[in-house]
Amino acid sequence: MAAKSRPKSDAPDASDRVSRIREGVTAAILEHRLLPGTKLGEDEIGEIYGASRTLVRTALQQLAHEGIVDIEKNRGAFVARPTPADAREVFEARRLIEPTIVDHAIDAVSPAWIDRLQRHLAEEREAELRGDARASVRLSGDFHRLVAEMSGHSIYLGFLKELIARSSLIILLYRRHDTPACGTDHHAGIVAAIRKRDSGTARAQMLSHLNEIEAELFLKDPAADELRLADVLGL
Amino acid sequence: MAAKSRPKSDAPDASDRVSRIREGVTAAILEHRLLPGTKLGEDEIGEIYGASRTLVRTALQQLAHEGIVDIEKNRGAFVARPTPADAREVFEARRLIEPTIVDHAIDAVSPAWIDRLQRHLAEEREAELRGDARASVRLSGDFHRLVAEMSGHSIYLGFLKELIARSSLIILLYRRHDTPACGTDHHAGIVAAIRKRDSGTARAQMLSHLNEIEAELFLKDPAADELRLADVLGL
DNA sequence: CAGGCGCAGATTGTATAAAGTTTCGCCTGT
DNA sequence: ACAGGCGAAACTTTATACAATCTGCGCCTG
Repeated sequence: MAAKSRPKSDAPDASDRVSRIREGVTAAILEHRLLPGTKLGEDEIGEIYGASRTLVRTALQQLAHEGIVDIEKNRGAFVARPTPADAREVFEARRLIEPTIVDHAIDAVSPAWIDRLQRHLAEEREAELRGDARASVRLSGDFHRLVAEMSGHSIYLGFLKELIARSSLIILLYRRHDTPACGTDHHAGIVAAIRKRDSGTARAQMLSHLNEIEAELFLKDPAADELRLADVLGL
Repeated sequence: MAAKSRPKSDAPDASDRVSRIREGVTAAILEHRLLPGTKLGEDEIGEIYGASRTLVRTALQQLAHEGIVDIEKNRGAFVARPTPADAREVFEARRLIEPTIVDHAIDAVSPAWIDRLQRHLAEEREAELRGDARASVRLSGDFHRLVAEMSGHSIYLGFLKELIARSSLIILLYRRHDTPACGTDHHAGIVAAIRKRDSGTARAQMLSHLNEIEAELFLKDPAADELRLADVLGL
């Protein structure tokens, strides 16, 4: 409560404290710093961000609507735990939507966008080289979001943001341990195809990229027996 | 809505008072009882439903996330006013998603579902015969939602719910006056194709159905001069 | 008489306090 | 010793009160 005491001329910071909370928690989830099932106490988060429970609550409700947080009545908010069925649905939806998004991105191609994409690829490569797994995971998702932004389709962008966030949780839960590094090269190939405005290749590369990610998953029963029980009985 | 009991983004059940508010307002918008741009005061709604502003607020925030309510800071909530650009995006997304949904519905076909669909068609015909425009509009959207529920894809269902709600606003804003009654027959044809498990026909019928709806729209400038102004200046 | 300024009413944003529910620990009875 | 129940603590949920902001109308000034 000490953070806010500017009576009149404070516009930018006070404009949206809720967004900052939401984005902070989202980033933590996307970077695998918050594990599925983790309790997200209102007091706890409120103290971290210097905000009241009211604001924390609205942020958590937005995240719940995005599917990355589960709110159980009178129990609190938890980082979502996608089931294998959820995982299959998420990736099917991505296979449906993302090739179309790439098509639209090609329609919007421009030197500025190409530059932005390539700068992103450089960031990804650097994080990979640095061995920064958390940044790698986050940037990998950001690549897909960037392409969606490029497409200019606000609805597809909104849908994809949800799907990406859930994908991050899914990968964390179900990824096989023996797989090599995720395909930064795939991303580079997609960018190259976009640059050449080769729709067919771009779509195909995006599709195979998604297939490869899903192929790296082991979508059987979750690791914990407890989770399996909740899955069987809870439905 | 009983088909999915997983506490995700949609309504778990009507036991919650927030859900009742949200569904009440949603129904009013889908039935064209609330017009785009209408102010949704918190006190006003709270009095109607006998709820505190806290609950009304969360309901409105959920509706805002679904895209059928716009919340302007320090101004309040208003029924959303989709732009022509929004309309094109919505229908493009529906053309992408709904054929796939129909495919999945065919996979899940069963006598119980066929019965449910045909009872729905009967309801639609009855409302049309009765000349009940509001019920017709609502039921027409419900048909698509029903097929999505049948598909068992919770993600597609969630996406489609958003798209249907927005479509309702779009149709209200941009529909030509000289068009005949919306194709109940289209729906019947889709059900017939689903029943026969004829994927190709079902997809094609759904696609042409959506194309026909969009063709009935006049996606140029909105009717009100004021709205046109907001469109030009606001963006 | 037109245009700008300012005050008042209303509405939303935020915080805090009260109420209800769940959970965990402890105690008692068998 | 263990099962079951009672009770307290912590948390979420809901309501209310306060503060900040915006809109509209009236008044003053040029």
